Amino acid sequence: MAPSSLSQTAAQAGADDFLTQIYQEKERASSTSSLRTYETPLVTVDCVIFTVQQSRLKALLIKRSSEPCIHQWALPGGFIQVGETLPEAAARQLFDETGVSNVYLQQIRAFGSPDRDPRARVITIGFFALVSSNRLAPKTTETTEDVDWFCINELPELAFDHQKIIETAHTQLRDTLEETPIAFQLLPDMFTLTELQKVYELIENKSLDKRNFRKKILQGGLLVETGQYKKEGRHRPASLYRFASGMPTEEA
Amino acid sequence: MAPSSLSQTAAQAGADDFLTQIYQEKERASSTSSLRTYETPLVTVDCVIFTVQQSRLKALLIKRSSEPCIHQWALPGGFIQVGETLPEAAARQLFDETGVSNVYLQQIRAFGSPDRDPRARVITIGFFALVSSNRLAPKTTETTEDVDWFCINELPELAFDHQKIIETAHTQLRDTLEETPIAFQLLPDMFTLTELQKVYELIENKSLDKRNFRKKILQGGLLVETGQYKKEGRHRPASLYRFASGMPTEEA
DNA sequence: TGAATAGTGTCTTTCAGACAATATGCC
DNA sequence: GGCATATTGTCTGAAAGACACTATTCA
Repeated sequence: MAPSSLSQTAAQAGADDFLTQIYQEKERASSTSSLRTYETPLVTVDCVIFTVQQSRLKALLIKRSSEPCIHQWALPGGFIQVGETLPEAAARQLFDETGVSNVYLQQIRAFGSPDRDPRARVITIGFFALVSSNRLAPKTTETTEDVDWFCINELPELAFDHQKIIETAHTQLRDTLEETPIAFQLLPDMFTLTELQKVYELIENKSLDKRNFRKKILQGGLLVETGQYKKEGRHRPASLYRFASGMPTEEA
Repeated sequence: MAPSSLSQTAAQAGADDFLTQIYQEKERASSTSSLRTYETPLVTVDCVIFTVQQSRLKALLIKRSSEPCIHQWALPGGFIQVGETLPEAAARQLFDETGVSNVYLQQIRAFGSPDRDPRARVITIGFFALVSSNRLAPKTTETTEDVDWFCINELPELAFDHQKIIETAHTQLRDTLEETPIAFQLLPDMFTLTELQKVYELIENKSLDKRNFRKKILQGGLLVETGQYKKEGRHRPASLYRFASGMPTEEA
């Protein structure tokens, strides 16, 4: 499958088409079936894809092209396929939208208010993903009418309960960062300590003391100096670091 | 509905019957439907119900009376009904098994490995509940053949992936206890500091220093002295405390 | 040599953890 | 009075936070 950002609209519309179709089928079935009291909800996966661009923490949104919530922005998401685990389903959504694979993914939780989708009972499992912006193809970062990155602090009006999902994702990202060094996942393989500090500051939404930050990070023993330097502008170059190892990945 | 522990087996068997029935219906449908690639998974709620009895942290299990995993112990759980939120579904399971309502509930996460139930694709949303043992009717705590409380550290072999769900629940309970005073939910309205400390020790699975514990808890300002005392044995009575207010409850 | 960022150490405060003696009620 | 648990404060070590100057490169 081509990791084209232009197929996203189609994918999204496809999921919507299926949702409507399944809903109609369900309607027909439940009127003749004995299972009415246990009418089965539908299950989707929705993905909050975080990245850092232009010193901003951003999330990927897709503009809906069909009812309900037509022309509103929404999280990428879709149905879970047969034989697919939940993280695999999330990774597939992620790949379809960004063309990137092997990405840090973490489940947020299930969101299942009965009225969160007016068409049918849809329960969604939220995930968040951390993608380094250097892994994103330029065309994905282009502003098209249908897909765009939004600053976490300047979100447009969102479809369904996606506002709530993003807020929960952001909170959980902040909590996780206090315990594990996942911020690395938002940077290229090699990065400077200043770049890393900026990611922390964006996620925690406050500024940090340079000396205290470096002290804490370096004594954690998770960074390795590469011996290379990043020259940028007319000032002293910064040392480039790499992760030691064992970066955590998906969760069943 | 009678909060009888004896109806649980029936409820559990009912859910199993429905699962088999729905599965057969799904099979028929998918062979004639155009929706095969988006075959809809089934969704259940499973509940890890914690309580403290005889100075042990325990969870409620139900012995399965039908295939698969017949005669193995399993978590109480079942389908989500139309119009019911996820916490409401969990609260209903809880009430059916224990007769207790208005209980602290917290979502764990969704568990959705494709092969976790051999009959069909079933995604379950895990919850844990904290119930004070004084709210449990005596008959629920009786040992029957079908329902029983098990020490968290001495669990029998469990059906499906319920071992994993319980482990995740226990970890999350421990993590939550570091941030919020939910241990109160496992005690009666009034309790002594020693009783509270024992709950912390059970959940964190280590012994705590009495003076440090009391210092930390009391300076949190969440406890109120009732002025009453608990006399027990031939020694100095202990002061009874109550929660200040705002005990957190369900989560959408 | 001036501009711009990289890189570094000390002091203070705060919080967690170790530790033991007195108080009170019942038998 | 003896037993059993309740109740209370100090000291120490570790970690977090405040804080300012020197180093290096390039224009």
